Order: sequence, then structure tokens, then C-alpha cells
Amino acid sequence: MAEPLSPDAAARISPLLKALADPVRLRLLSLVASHADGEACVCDLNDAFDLSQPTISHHLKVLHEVGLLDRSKRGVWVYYRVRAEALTDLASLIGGVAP
Amino acid sequence: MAEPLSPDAAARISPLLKALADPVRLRLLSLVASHADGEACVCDLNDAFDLSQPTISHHLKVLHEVGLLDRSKRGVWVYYRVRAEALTDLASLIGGVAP
DNA sequence: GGTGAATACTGACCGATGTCGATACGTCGC
DNA sequence: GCGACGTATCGACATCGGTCAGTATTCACC
Repeated sequence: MAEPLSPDAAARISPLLKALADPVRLRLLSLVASHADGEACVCDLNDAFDLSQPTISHHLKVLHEVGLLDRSKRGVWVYYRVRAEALTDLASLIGGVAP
Repeated sequence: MAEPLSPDAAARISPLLKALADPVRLRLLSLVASHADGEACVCDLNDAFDLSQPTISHHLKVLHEVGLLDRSKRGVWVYYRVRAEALTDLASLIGGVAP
């Protein structure tokens, strides 16, 4: 890479990586991404883990707050969808560091 | 993405992301990557931050332990070099999650 | 409207992590 | 050898982060 990251840029990017840097959240993201229509209901996600429902809700909130997941409520159910743009931006940024 | 990440795969990848998910380490990595010949001396890196030398050494150790930085000692000086392969692998993995 | 179900919020616990000062280890020049 | 310098390790501290039990909120259905 030509230019090193500015302190500001690093501070902007690291929360995204922090959000990804947890095995549960990685799996959550990949579970949502691999669902048929690109979105997954929380009820499905809860069943995939041996964790309490509040814990899953917390992880989803973290992913939503950094902009990696979109949230839409339909009736009693809440559906999450991955923001592909945020992911690909992050990926190209990481790949771009390699010389 | 077609298949969700296995718990094992998630557990393997998350340490890499944890190592990246710190603004200081992000800047360290980009500083090393942007150095002329692809490697940087610790002495240069220390000066770029307002942190103590042990702290920088600690961050470099974290990046080295997860395989993002190579370490080579020449005389009194230690040079670090980014492992481009590890970075690009990670980038393609993240980009691959996007549907 | 009351009941039940799906999801989110709160407060607390505890282990993990970033930071520092002090110190140890290697290597060079004298 | 010895002193000086570059780097790593250690121990301690404060803060952060993942998890849970308990509780609140919101909606559907009777």
C-alpha cells in the first residue's frame, strides 16, 4: 500500500473489525448471508447457538450498530440482512494493505 | 455465501480479526506495508506513536503471533514485514460472506 | 382487554485486553 | 569485559466485552 492509514481512518475502521472479531458474530453474519432470501429471522438464529436469547440479541445489536446488518421488523418477527456493501468495502480495504 | 461458517472455522478466523481490531495495530500494519522495501524497523514504528516502547512491542507481538507479520532480527535491529498472503486470504474470506 | 410469544433492554459478574514502569536480554563499539 | 542502545518480557492496573438471569416491550390472537 502506498500510504499508511491515518489515525482517524484507523479509528473509523477498527470498530467494524471489532464487531467481526467474535466467533459468534462471525457465524451469525454468515448464517444470515447464507439464508435463502438473504435475510434471517432471529428465531432461526437463536436455535443455531447454545447461548441465551439475550446474548444473541446483544450480538445482533453490535453487528447492526456498526452497519454490517440491516434490521427490519415484520409483525412479531425481526429479520436481519447483511449489508454487502459494508462487507466488501472492508474486504477491499484489508486486501489493499497487502503490498 | 452458500455455506455458513462452521464453529471451527469461525474460531480459527476470529483471532486474526481480533488482532486487526485495534487502531494502533491497524496503523502498525499499514505503516509496515507502506515502507519502501516492505519491511520496517521497530525503531521507526515507535516514533510514529505516542505510546511506550513496551506497548508497541506488545502490539507487534500480537500481530506476529497470529501470522500477520514476519519478524527478522539483523544485528540490534528487528524488522517486521507483512505476510501478504494472510491478509489477502482474510480479505477474500470477508468479501466472500457477502451474498 | 388479556394472554402468550418474540425480541430487546438492564444490571451484574468475570475473564480478556491495552497500557505503563521496571527490568531483563542481546548486540555493538570501546 | 563494559557501558550504551534496541527490543522483549514481567507485573500491575484500569477498562472493556461476553454472558446470563431477570424484566420490559411490542405485537398477534382469542
